[in-house]
Amino acid sequence: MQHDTLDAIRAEFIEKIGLIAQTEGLPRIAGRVFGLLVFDGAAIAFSDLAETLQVSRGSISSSVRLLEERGLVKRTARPGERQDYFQLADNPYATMLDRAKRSLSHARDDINATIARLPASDVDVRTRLNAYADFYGAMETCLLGALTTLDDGGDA
Amino acid sequence: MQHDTLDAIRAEFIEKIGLIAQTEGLPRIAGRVFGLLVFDGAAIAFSDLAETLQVSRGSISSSVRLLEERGLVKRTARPGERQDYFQLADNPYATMLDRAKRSLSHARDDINATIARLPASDVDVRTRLNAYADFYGAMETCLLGALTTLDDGGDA
DNA sequence: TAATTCGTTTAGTTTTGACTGAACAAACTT
DNA sequence: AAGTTTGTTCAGTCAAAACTAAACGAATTA
Repeated sequence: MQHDTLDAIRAEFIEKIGLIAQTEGLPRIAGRVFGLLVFDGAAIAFSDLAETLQVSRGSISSSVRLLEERGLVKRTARPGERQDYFQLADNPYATMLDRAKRSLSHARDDINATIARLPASDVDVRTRLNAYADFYGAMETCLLGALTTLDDGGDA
Repeated sequence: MQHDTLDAIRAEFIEKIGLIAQTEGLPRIAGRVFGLLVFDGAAIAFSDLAETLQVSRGSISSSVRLLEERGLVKRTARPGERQDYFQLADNPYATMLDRAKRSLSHARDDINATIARLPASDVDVRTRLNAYADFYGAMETCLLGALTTLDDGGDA
């Protein structure tokens, strides 16, 4: 790596989060915005996002919209200032978990819908699909547990 | 939907799993192969995969390789038969969970690496990054729990 | 009113990935 | 040996997504 100035550490962190976001199916710039907001904590102006991350305003616009829609970031106004400011939403991690849980629920429902249509005679197909649905069910329960863990840690 | 013949149910199930796989970052065809193997249970010949799913042999080749690499499918030989056969691996769901857990671990390690480089004076940055790392930690623990749940249900 | 600033939108580019089809090598059959 | 079957690989096509740059409307300032 580089000289360990705080700026270098920050820059590398932001890039890392960008890559992690990519593996999770998010656009890279959105991940970098998120990383920046986590690192800095404070609210950041729209134009500062574009300048710091060296990307077009259009990219910032769509990235922050995505992050807003997902409930991870909130847009704020400052009295007398024309620019929009952005900061982390209140409980971004719980929101992420909740979203993941919904996605799993949806998959499980799909599988259950198929099971419901199966003739009663197809015992073994039913068994296999049930095992598949249980897999999603186990992950759902587990995410519920993670939500509790997060809330306990945050509030206590 | 359609007439509820078993074939129709099977075909629709396969397509649904293909779509779910896409949302999870897998190629659609790989998901369809997986769905087919779950539904049928029995081992299926290479050429039957291509014919049933109506895709090129090249696509089957790369899909099954991906699924093999991930430990979800195993290739088997039949005495006297020249074709390869494919069936579900022994505990595909546990394997999926394990893979997900590793991915989360990796993300958490990345964040922790940044934390380790922070000057001790940056208390608030440290706090925020720790909360982020804890999020991944909570998901890891939760996946460990899901693994236990699955194993209990499967073995008991 | 004219000139700025700001964020969104849209058209266009570039990149990435999935998929196909054909060429290929290895193994088998005749 | 010649011809088949089987799976892999590779070049090429196609579509989707990320990103940019420029046009735009709304709001502000001069």
